[in-house]
Amino acid sequence: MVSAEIKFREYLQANGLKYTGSRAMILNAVTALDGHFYVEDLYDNLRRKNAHISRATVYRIIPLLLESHIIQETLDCTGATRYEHAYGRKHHDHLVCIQCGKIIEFSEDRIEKLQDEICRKNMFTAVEHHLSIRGYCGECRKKD
Amino acid sequence: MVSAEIKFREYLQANGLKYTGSRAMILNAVTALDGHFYVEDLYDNLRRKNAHISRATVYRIIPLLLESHIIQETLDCTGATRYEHAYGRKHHDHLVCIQCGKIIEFSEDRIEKLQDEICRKNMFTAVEHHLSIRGYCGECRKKD
DNA sequence: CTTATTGCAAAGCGTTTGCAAGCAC
DNA sequence: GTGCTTGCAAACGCTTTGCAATAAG
Repeated sequence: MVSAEIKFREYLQANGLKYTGSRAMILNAVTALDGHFYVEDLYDNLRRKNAHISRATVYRIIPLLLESHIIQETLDCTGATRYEHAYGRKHHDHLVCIQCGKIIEFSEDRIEKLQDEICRKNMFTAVEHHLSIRGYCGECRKKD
Repeated sequence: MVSAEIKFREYLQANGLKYTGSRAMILNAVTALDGHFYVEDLYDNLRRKNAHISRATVYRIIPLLLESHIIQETLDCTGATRYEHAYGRKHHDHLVCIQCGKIIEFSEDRIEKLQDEICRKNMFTAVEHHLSIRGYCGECRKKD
């Protein structure tokens, strides 16, 4: 598989953009942050590495990472936008425990197929989708 | 079926809150707005009726309507939060057009069944779920 | 009469942007 | 050198909040 860096460089070059030091460091941090993160998490992570990168720059690079499919938004919508590293990972959806916050990931091809069917029926061209099921995990259920 | 007003009054009373004129008017507007709306849409709707209700009041009443399940959020992640009238309506999911913002609703029992199956497999007790498919609607697709 | 509610304006928060200086190519 | 990038700080849009006046029960 092509590395995320090569994919990002290709994307930049194809759009007349430059592969700068800031962009390299942000790409690294995103790849390292193995989970869901807010822009602020990313910014903190860079600060801790003494990378002199402003919030504005982080915000300006997020759209590039989205467009090159290195990251994607998670459909979380609670004030701030949340992202997750996406490149090289299989698509998955989430079971989110309301009580302990645990996230269980799952993949279900049959649901994906039904989604395709629905899109066709509605003349809709899907770009991405998010399914999240909120409730109580087994352990929290036992406690009640 | 119990009317939305009765349900809302019961919710307020149970929580030591009052059923005021503002709340009645907002409830009415929400029930009338038969679709997806931003807070600003709701505010405009009230203004047009010469209801003297401030934005602050609208924002303060939204959480009450959410908690009493009169409305629910639609997870479309575009800056502002979007809501929809929920009380007495069948559960459905959304196709959201990235370009024009249009929302197409759909129901698919087979997806719901698969979700139940996934929950059982993971010892998970679902409370609610959201499925949203983002992409381009037929009309926006044609324009490109 | 007591306590919740409202309007106003100001503050809050995540995000975007104008500008001049600084890099990649 | 040319044109994209950056940092800074100010602006932005949506939402929340402190306060004094008002209304519901």
